[in-house]
Amino acid sequence: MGDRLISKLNLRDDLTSAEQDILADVLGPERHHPAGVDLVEPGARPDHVTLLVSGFCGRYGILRGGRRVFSAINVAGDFIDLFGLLIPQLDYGVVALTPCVTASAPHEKLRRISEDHPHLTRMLWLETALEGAVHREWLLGMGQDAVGRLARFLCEIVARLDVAGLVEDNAFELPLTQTQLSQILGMTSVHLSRTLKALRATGSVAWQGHHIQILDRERLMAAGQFDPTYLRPYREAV
Amino acid sequence: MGDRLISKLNLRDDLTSAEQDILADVLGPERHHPAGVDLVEPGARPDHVTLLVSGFCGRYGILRGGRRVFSAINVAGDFIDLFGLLIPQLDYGVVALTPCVTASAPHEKLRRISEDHPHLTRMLWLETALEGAVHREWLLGMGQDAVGRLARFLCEIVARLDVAGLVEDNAFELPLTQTQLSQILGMTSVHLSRTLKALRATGSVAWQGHHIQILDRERLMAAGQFDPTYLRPYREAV
DNA sequence: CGGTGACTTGAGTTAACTCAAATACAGTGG
DNA sequence: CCACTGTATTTGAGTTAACTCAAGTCACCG
Repeated sequence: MGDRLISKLNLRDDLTSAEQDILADVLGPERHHPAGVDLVEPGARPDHVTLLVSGFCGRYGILRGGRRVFSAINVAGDFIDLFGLLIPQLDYGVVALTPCVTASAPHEKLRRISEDHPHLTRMLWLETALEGAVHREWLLGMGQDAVGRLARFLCEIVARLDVAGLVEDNAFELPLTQTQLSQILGMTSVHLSRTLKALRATGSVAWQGHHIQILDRERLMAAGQFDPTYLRPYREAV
Repeated sequence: MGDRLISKLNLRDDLTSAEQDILADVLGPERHHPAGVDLVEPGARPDHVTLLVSGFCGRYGILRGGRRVFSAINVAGDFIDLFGLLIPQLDYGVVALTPCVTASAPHEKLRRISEDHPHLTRMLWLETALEGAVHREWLLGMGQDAVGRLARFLCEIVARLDVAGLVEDNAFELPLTQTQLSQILGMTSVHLSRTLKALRATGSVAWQGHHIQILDRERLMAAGQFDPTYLRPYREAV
């Protein structure tokens, strides 16, 4: 249940088996959610942290008229509201983009970890730091044109699904409609459709329905001006 | 020297005097930097954390052609590279937008804090979390038009300078050229000039040179669709 | 008082937008 | 197996916010 989380953290720095047990121990039972529901209400004051066990969800803020602006997507193994452990009120909501499975850990238990287990605490802090890095990459993306933004997004998703062990043969499932994806990328669905066509035409990606295969990783990374460094702080420190 | 940092953290949660001493103790001597220099090189691997004591600096990433895309600005009392404590290589650079004064704290000492002082550690973790919230607000801003983005930016700056004690009578100094500001906001300087004119015309701001006065905070916040909640986790937890 | 950098204004261009319609596709009931 | 229905995607055509390039104005400093 927390396996994806633990193996992800293990990629970054060795977790002792005691630490792994502690992490596994804080998680409650799995819960299932249909696509479209809010896993976290905007502005919520949760008393627990939620781990995404499977599925895709998106973090968003709201502009006038109810328009959602996405600031991140989460994949299996991500905490979606770790922020709430430090700050009582969240500044965002999280919506299930596909059917999702979650498990939660009470703040109380996590705070106790932070009292007693400095290394594990730093690992969680690292998660918060990496979230920030992902946000920065999205901001970089805003400086690119639509094809670049889409390519960059794909690169990020591949890199993160890779960590979660969900990429095989450079291919993976991304069960999002173009309408959802266009909202995530901050463009109209009409424009996304054209952008997708342009990206397919470069031959770097085969994208049919919800099945995506990267045909030329180098070219895709160049198109997105993507530098994977920020997602690979593997076994270097903490 | 670390006064602005300490009083900022104190707004968020009580620091014991022991904790304040520990923080003051990790900081090295002040260093002065002229405007325009990099306080942190892009992709650096620092062995210390840098505190901005005074001035304004900007965090940026680089796109093809060397174009800088800003992801945050920092004001007095902010750590500019706390990220580096957790991850060896930074994904960004930091440039001094004005003359800046800094002080640095070796990673080694901060890591020792994280071993021995859980509450202080959470306060630093909180700083990382708030950085993420600021990034999210910037992403929200990307969904607005130019006037909205500018208004939102102003709201953020006022709120943060307020915490640093640098706002008096709703007025403050922002010694940036329009060219710098336009880069920060991700638009051309020509367009910023027009946008500024439009914002002045609303009567919510008086902006002459580098001196800015907020005439109508409510209207400005409405124009920027700004919700200050994310910067005000005052005395609520940690 | 002339020069340099900062700001403003003008005019044409473009990427992405909106609105609208056409087409593909998946699932359902007959 | 096929027609039917609703959703998802694609294409077309006109609009707009922000862009580029260029020129003009302002303000301060030596």
